[in-house]
Amino acid sequence: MKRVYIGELAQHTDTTVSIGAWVHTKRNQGKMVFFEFRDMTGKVQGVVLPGNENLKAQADELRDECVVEITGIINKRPLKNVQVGKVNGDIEMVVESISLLNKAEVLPFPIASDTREIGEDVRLTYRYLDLRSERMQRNIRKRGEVLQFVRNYLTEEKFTEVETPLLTKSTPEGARDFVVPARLYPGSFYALPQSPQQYKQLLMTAGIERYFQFAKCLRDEDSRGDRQPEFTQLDMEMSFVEKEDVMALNEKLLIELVSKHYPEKRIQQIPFPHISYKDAMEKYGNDRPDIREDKNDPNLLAFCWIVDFPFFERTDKSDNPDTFGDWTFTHNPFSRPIPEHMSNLMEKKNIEDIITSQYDITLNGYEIGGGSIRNHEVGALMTVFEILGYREEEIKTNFGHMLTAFSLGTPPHGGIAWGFDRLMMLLHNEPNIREVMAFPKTGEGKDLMMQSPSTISDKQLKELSLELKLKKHV
RNA sequence: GCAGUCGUAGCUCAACUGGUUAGAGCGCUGCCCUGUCACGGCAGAGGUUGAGGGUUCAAGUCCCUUCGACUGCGCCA
Repeated sequence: MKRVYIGELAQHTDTTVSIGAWVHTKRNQGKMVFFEFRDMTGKVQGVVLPGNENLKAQADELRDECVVEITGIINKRPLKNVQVGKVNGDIEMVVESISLLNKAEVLPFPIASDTREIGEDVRLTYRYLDLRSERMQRNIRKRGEVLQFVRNYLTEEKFTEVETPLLTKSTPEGARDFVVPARLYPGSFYALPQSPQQYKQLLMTAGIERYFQFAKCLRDEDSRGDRQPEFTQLDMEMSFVEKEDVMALNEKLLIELVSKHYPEKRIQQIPFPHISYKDAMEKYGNDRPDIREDKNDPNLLAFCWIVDFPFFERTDKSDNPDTFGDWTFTHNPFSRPIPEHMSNLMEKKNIEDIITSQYDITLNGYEIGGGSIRNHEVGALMTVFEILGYREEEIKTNFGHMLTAFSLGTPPHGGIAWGFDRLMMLLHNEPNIREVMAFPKTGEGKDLMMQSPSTISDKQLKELSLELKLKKHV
């Protein structure tokens, strides 16, 4: 018999149907047994009536979280047994046959609860169970819906989704790279991308003009509540734009996303306020101010643009002996200064005062995105590298392809990247991004379910021409 | 790398100033129960107190080491 979703059972009253479901709860009454069956669309009460000893015996065998196929007749409940306000509270399934598809042993923790009360390590070890809980189901499903909404929206706006490589090249500065040994080139390594920054800019050279991607980004740095070694950015880049264009499009997208998928939320101020980096530091002491009028209102969203960041800051060489120059960049070396400061850059004048076109977007005290207009001219980009004190050969090795591309017809362009997990965390009022990720890692970067990272075999090492000489860190 | 909090039954927790046989709720097992929906009733099983060492007549409790989880700092273009 064709499977009917539990959410659609109300349309099948007085008929016999089959469902595929988990046993959510069981209430054994002696002669009668009551169940709640659950599938991805909802829950329904099942009742095993007295009289059929065989069926009763099968019902007794079932325990929570067993997977079953149930055939039965959908009845309107007797009036006194209607559960008001509950989905399917006015119907029940009178069980006629039970097929046990997969028996569940006793669970390590109850899933019919707010699993945030369960120890984090147990949840992560049995993540597939944790994900069955109502809250996690909602988080993961809504995330998928939002993903789809953004895809449709940007596609309508003439964007093309392009996948960029995961096996790429290690670059100096920035976060520590995760690296992958290259079997065919002993001693050489790929790096996993910290972001698709260079690829997306080169897609502008390639004439894609409007690009986006839900991009996996990997950084080998220590975790936080809002940081994981592996995370998702909504990455985008546009040609022939100025920063107002990028900001306006993203602002509109965020507003529509919220109104469509989180109608219970209220955005504090539209258009989003703009605060300069200087004002933010003076007024709030950080560059991701929480400007909510009422910090106790769980449905208040206070978006804010932070602009006018300094491009460069002096390096403290005692901290980082690898730094060659007197200056380092605050955000992104590929950024372009604001138009008024281009001449200062080119003449290397008043370097400390040069303002970058960088714009960050913050929400309730978290940075949820950042971007800029890029330097698409070879001379300007070279000047930045010179100020940063990079050696000529280093520029050639690491950025030669960018400089070449920028001498072969690259339009002015700019973009932005959202920290998608952080945005979802805030939209769901979750205390950390693990709650909106299907399979997150622990603070120490371990996957407790898969038990990674793990050692590899001698054969694998040999194929990679690698030999291990483990040293204790000093 | 550093700091803080925590680690007791399958889960969530309790156990006073170091003091008798480490308790409770849920879950689990068995029996009873014909309208339950946090079902109910009776009975029962279940512990290397994360691990190792030390102090003490005596350690879940104090000290040291170690492992793990979480939170923050450093770090994170």
